Amino acid sequence: MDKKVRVRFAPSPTGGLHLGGVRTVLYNYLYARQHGGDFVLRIEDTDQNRYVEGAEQYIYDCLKWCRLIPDESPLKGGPYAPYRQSERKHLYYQYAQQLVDAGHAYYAFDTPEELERMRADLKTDENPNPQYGHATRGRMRNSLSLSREEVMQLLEKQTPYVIRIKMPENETVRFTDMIRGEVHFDTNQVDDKVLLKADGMPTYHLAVVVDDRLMQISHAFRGEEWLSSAPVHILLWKYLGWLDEMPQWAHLPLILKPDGHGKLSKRDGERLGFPVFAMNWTDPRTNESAQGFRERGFLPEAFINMLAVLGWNDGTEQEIFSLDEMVSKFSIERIHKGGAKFDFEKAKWYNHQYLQRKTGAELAELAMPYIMAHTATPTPEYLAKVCELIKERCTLLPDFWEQGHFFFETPEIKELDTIKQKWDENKKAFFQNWISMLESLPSWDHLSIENSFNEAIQAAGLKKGDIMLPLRIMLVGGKYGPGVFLIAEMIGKEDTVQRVNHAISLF
RNA sequence: GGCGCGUUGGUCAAUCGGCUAAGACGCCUCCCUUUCACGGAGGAAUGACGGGUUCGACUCCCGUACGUGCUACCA
Repeated sequence: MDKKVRVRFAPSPTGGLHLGGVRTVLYNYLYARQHGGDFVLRIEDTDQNRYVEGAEQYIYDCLKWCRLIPDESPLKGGPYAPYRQSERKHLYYQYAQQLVDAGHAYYAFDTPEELERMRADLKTDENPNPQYGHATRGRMRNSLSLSREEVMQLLEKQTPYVIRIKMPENETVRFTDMIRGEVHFDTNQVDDKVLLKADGMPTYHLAVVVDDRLMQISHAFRGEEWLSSAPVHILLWKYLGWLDEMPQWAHLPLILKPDGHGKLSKRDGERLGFPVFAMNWTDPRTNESAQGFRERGFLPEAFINMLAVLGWNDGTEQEIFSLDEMVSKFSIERIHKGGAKFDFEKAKWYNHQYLQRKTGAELAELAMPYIMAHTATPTPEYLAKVCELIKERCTLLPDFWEQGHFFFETPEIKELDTIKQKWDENKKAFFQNWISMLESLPSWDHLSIENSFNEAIQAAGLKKGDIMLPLRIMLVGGKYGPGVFLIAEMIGKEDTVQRVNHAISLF
């Protein structure tokens, strides 16, 4: 019998939530839902130096916005609480000690300065990064190189120490990654990673395996940057005697910079002008802030859909997936092995697609804050009609103002010259005449308005094509927007007349 | 430097040995539209390289190149 599917997302609360992180959450979530399993959020706050106020709450907020709510978390609790590693501190020591007792780990008393010196001394062009491992541990101060008495003495004197894993020599660690298949490592190449720090906190390496085991995690999804340390984790599972309970690993491909050279970072977003975090993030210490997809005007559905397809597809031509569809169609076998360069244009295309699928009323609700930010206060009904009219030219939420501001305010006429160049007395007379016709128009709807316009054109002997653009510019301010007569209908007789009159006065 | 992982158009990608190599984004042309957009029709653009295996290789194997990750008492 297979054990119950339990997956986990384990971020460290040190800053904004990267889109790659959100994708990891998504894949976790999809896998859990698909298999009727549990999705747990575990906070990996073992590095007290990197603790950032508010970062944990921010993560909850991002997950909530994305609608990827964990079943168990520090906030929600659950049967395996606590879910914050700092609160689990007392749990780890015994396992580290167990490893020491079994000879799979050892005490190391080296100070940071000693470590630095070792690295400096051993550094060569051939080996720019000397490791603390089988080749070097003999010359360091640890319970392998020191006599039993010396070690006891150091311990008694409360000398600060760390516990390191003792990597075996000449072994090959193999495992099957759900995405990459067979992966193997030569243990001579991997160093004696610190498991327990001098402050008594575990490192990531110890904490993941202890917590994954204690929390009964069945499948572990994480970024490819962890692949190299997988042998440490696997050996830990083995040495702790839990190998038959080890989760299945899946190392997700990285999301890379659009212009090459490395994984996508916050800096790239700033440099290239797009968000990298799910939501706005301001670092409370430096006050540096970074924009989020949410604030840029993305819909969470579009954001999620775009991320899902960055590294996965269902094998068909389908590109738009609802969350439910993803849950049923997702499969780890179809996740790509190679990293993907992030394409902001495609992200915007997704948002446009999702915007088109919404009703005017739905869009009104989403766009309202952006409209009100410009101190306009339309009724929801009016905004809904506007949204319906302009949605196909909107990609991001702020576009509803850019594309529709003239429905809420008298626009500044930016294309004044376009009219001015061909302006003459005939046109002036035409508009004056038409306005007076409008005043007595019995019904204010776009068809009636256009009919009267056509009549006036004929009467004046002008060409409709020569008048349409000036009229648009008078009402809109520029050469864009939905049908002019629809606009006139929406803004009403009074504003229409007033805008035309105002324009005439400018020539 | 070492080790791991990867490699189909500019980008995301389909293809599980039969390919005249899908589709999408972006780009270009045209149509629609007396604006902009939407929509429609076209177009340019791809298997890193070299060896095998095979009747047949984008698909399998091996090398090379390139990319990328790790190489902290950070995750």
